[in-house]
Amino acid sequence: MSPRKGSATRERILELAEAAVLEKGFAATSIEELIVAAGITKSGFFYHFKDKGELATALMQRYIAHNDAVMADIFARADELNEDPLHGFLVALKLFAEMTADLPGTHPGCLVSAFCYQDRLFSQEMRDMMLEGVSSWRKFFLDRLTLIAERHPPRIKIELEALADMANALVDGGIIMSRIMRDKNILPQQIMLYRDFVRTVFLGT
Amino acid sequence: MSPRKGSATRERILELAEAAVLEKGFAATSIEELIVAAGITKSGFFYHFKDKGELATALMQRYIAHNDAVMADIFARADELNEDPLHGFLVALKLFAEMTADLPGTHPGCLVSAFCYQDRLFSQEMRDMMLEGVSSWRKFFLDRLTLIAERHPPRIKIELEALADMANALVDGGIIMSRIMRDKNILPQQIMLYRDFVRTVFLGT
DNA sequence: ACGGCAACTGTACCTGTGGTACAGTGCGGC
DNA sequence: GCCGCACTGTACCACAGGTACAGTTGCCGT
Repeated sequence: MSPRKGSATRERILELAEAAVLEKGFAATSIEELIVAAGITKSGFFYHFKDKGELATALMQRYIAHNDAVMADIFARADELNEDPLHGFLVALKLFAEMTADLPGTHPGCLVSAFCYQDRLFSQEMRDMMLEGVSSWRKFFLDRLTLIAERHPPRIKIELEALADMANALVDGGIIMSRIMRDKNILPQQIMLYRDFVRTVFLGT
Repeated sequence: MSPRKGSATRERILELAEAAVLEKGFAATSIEELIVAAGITKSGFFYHFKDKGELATALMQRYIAHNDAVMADIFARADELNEDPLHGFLVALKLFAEMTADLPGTHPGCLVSAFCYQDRLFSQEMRDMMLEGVSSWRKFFLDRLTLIAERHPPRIKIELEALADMANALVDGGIIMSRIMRDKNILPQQIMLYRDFVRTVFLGT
C-alpha cells in the first residue's frame, strides 16, 4: 500500500490510536490528542486518513494482521515440540495463557470487541473486515479441532464449529471480565478453562 | 391516555436509548434522535437527565436490575422442577439458551460489554456499577456451583470461581460473536457448550 | 543542480452535538 | 385557586470533526 519509503508517521499515529482506543474507546479518542502526541498537525493527520473512519479501518487491518501473526507463531512453537495435534493444541493454549498472564497490566483489549458495539459508526468495509477476521480465526481453530478429532474421537457429542467459536468468545469475554473486575488473572484463567474443556472432550475426565 | 404522575417519559427515553445504544453504540446515539423519537424537546431531555453521562448511568442501572430479574426468574422456574442443584442448574442453562434462541433477531446485546471499552467516557460511579453487577452475577453462579460441588465432587481439578466467571465471559463473548458473524445461533450454542462443560465437570463424560 | 513529488504545515471556516441558562406554560391534585 | 411537576421555547456557547486550499520542506532520480 505504501510503495514509497515509509511514512513512519502513519504507523506512529496508528500505534498511538490503538492504545488510546483500547484504553478509552474510539469515540473518546480525539484526533486532537493523537496529533499532539504524534507531534503533527491536523492537516498532517488528514493527509494520511481522509476521515476518522479510515483511521478505524486501518487500525482494524493492522490489528487483525498482528493477531494472526501472534497466533501463528504460538501454534508453530507448540507444534515443534509435539507430534500429536491435541498435545500441540494444549501446549499452544498454555503458551497463550502464559503470554496473557505475563503482560504488565490487564490485557490491552480486543479491537474487534471494542468496535462491535459501535459498528454503525463505521463503513460496511469495516464490518466485513471484522467478519473476515473472526471467520479466519474460527477456521484456524476448526481445522485444528478436526485434525484432533480424527485421532481422538470426542467423548461427548459436540459440534466442533461451536468449540472453535468458544475460543474466540472466551477470549473476548475474558478480556471484558478482566477489565470490569480489574483482575488481570481472569483472562488467562478462562483460557486454561477452555484448555481443560478441550482436553476433557477428547481425552475424558 | 392516563399520563399519571411519575414520568412515563423518562422510561420511554430509557427504552429508546437502550435499543439505540445496543444497536449502534453510545457515542453514535445522539440526544437529538432520542428526543425526536420520544416526542419531546431538548429541554425536556435535560430535565430528566443532567447530561448524557447520567443517561448512561440510568441505562446501566435499569439494565442490571432487569437482567437480575430475568436470571432469578429462570433459575426459580428451573429449581421448581428439580431437587438436585446440578440438574436445576442444567435445566436453567437450557431454558436460558432456548430463550436467547427464541429471540426474533440476534440478541440485542449486553450493555456491560457495550460500555466496557468506553468507560473513560463515564463517571467512576458507572465503573463501580458495572463491577457491582458483574460481581453479583459471579456470586450468583459461584454460590450455585459451590452447592453443586458439595453433592457432586468435581471430576477434574477446577476453580469454581473461574467456572462462574466463564458463564459471564461466554455470554458476553457469544453475543459479540453472534453480532460479528451475523449468526443468532452462536450465543445459544455457546450457552449449551457451557452446560456441557459443567455437566462433564460434575458428572464426567 | 534542478524539478518533482511525498509528506507535511498554516489559516480559515463550517457543521453537528452536547451542554447551559432561564423564563414561560399546562394541568392534576390538594 | 394556587402549587409544583413536567415539561416547552429561545438563545447562546464550546469543541470535535471535517473541508478547502495554498504554501513549505526535503529526498530522489535524472
